[in-house]
Amino acid sequence: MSHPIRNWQAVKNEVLRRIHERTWAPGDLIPTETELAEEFGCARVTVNRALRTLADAGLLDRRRKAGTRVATHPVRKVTLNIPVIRLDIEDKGQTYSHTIVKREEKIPDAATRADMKLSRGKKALHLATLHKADDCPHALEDRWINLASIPTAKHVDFTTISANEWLVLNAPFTHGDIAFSARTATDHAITHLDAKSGDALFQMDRLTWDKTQSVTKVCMIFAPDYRMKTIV
Amino acid sequence: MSHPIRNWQAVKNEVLRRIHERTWAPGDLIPTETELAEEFGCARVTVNRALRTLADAGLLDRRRKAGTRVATHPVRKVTLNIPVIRLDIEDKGQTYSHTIVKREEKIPDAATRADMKLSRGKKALHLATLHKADDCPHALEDRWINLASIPTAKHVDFTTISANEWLVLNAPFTHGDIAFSARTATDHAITHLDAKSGDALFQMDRLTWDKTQSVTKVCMIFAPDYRMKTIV
DNA sequence: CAGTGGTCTAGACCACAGG
DNA sequence: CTGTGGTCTAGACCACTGG
Repeated sequence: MSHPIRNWQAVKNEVLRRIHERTWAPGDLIPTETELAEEFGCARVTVNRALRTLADAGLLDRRRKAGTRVATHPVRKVTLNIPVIRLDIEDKGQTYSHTIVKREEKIPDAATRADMKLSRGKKALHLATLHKADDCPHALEDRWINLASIPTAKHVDFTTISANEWLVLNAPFTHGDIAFSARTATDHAITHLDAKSGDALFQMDRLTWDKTQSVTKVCMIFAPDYRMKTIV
Repeated sequence: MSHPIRNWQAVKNEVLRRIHERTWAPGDLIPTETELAEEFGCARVTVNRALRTLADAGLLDRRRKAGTRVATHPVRKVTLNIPVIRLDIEDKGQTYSHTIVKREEKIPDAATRADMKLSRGKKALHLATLHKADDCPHALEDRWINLASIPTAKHVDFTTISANEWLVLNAPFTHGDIAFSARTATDHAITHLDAKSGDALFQMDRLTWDKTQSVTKVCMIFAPDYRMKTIV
């Protein structure tokens, strides 16, 4: 406050402070961009950038004509980084390696065919990969690749570069969805992940699309005690 | 392409298209803002906004002087909405209710005391709440509230408004961390969540801070088969 | 219809880091 | 030192939507 508030980050912090100190309580209408710009002695666009950022973060509700309100239910938008597994492991200072447990071209089960909108009777590439950190099992990946979308995948050797990573570089996608859940260890997981019977395992399911065509469907099961962390 | 590219979203889409079509491959240096602005016939700031958005999404790497490159490892930044549980349930068209399973003021266990940086021998408010959707158990919340941070919590009746929701409105925090994991059902969970022995349950742990002081620590365990979903 | 946010522009200066 | 992104400004017009 000794310094003038002239850059958007300072404006953001000042607004944040007022929300925090309850100068503006949840549900309250706050001054317009023009008024704040005048108060802070900066351009309206600067205030706009600050408020827009806070709205993106879920702390403000903005509507044309209606003005800007402090969100009554500040939905916490958590951003999770879903990196290439190799990098995730290497970031922890561990050595990454992977092995192909299974590779086959076959007609997928009905559920997978439906999820990926594949033609009946068409084969897809099925891969099971074990990802290891310092030679300890880290995650088990079960993946289907739509060969209609990515025909070149057919002849790629996934032993040097994992399918996970190859697809990131070579199979662009437009959108996808992810689901996280908990599952009891299957025999398959027990065999490869050093899990015990009855262990609860963290699971991530992903399905990605290139416009209207599915690209790949993957189910990743992590070793026991895996925790996915993030900071708000 | 028939239309000029004059607004930042159009610029973003065009850049996205070029990345997607491999006009600019992963790792490639793309033209500078000035060059793109000239090509598209718009202001540099407009290009800046588009590229900044894409960089925020993890698809571009930008560095002063070094220029802008297509990310080689497009870290997927997934944003999860962690809303108030009540809204989450009501959004699905179900009826929300909750019951207080336990409420006590007591000296927390050593782990909690350490996590929350509480003074030795100081009591904290401990709450166990069962959240229900259409009267079916949905999630079990185990929460510690730092009474040094939020002294007013001591006399709040959490039966009308859940602690989850009351804290959102009355306990501002500056930051926090979240972890997701899978756990086998404890007896406590089995009793309240209709879980069977050996079930794998999805768990979320949160710890929030107001500057240097802890606010609340919560462990949320969801009913069997719960899936947390998001779209990329 | 009028008020509020959303965006664009042209020009300017700054901050940072590569070479 | 120089090039690139980061940001600010003043003014303008547009888009949406509440009243």
